[in-house]
Amino acid sequence: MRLTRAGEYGVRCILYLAACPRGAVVKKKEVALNMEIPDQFLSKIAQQLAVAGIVEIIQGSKGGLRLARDAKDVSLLDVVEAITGEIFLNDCVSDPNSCRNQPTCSVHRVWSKARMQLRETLGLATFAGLVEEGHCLQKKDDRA
Amino acid sequence: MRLTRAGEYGVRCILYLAACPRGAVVKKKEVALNMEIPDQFLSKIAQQLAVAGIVEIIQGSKGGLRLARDAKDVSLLDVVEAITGEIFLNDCVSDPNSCRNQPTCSVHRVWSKARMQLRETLGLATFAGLVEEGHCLQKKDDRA
DNA sequence: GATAAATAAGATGCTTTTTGTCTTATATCC
DNA sequence: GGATATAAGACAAAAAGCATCTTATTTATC
Repeated sequence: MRLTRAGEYGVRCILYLAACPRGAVVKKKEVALNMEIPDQFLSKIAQQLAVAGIVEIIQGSKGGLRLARDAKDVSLLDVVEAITGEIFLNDCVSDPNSCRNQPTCSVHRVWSKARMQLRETLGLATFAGLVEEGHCLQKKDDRA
Repeated sequence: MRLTRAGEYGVRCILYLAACPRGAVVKKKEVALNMEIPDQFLSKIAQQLAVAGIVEIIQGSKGGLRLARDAKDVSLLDVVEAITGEIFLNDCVSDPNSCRNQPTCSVHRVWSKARMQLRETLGLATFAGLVEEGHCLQKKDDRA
């Protein structure tokens, strides 16, 4: 019941990009270095974020990463789910076969509620907000 | 970000016990059979539940499992955490070293909130309530 | 006390997921 | 065409999850 390391890296990546000047292309290596993400692993993560429409990957010698949309339109939920898939908490909710009688199952209902709350809380946290409030892996040369 | 199978089994086990007459000793095999839990695996799970003070394990020829406290005093949270350990959602919260500046970290705060909500929701769901409302792995011979 | 019926406890093994790395290919700028 | 990026697929080590096997221990009953 934990966020995977890949998920955490994804969050760090977007956190970094969101703190950069808007629209700037940032080298993958720079992100990896500053946010303490294994360089090659970040490639995989970035690709997932690109598929989800969160970042844009620019190839070539001046290539790198760029937010595909404004930081205020990217939530923690977006990033986490882009990496780890949709959050479900328990199988009962995601796999109909594992629960014989879903809508009337009391246990099921509790998990469903918990899931909704979790997704809502993560969904309300935008990266614009997160950057503004400050975080613990702040860029070293950040002088906002 | 999912409940493990062991956690699910733990919930099923308590669900079954909570539906039995109060104070009754139920054979492990009966629980395993009715709730579709691998028999030996249930032993391990029951032991964890016993350590947590949720069930009492009675040895010997008339042995089995029994709730150690009233079903209304056992929550989904109790059972899940007895099996999988305390819920944290992300490492940032549980491992101080992974987050340099916890209290002022915006990301950290969101996860903390999400964690609190999740634990509260699961904590409010008692097994007395869950049994009363009905669930999807109802005992076959249940005629309440 | 012996026997039967239960659980305990430790070792072991298989599978899946996670977390990467290595290598080769491809794209872009100059 | 060379330099500098990322892409993509294969591969592999480590950890977690999910059990099972075996041997021991406990308790009720005869």
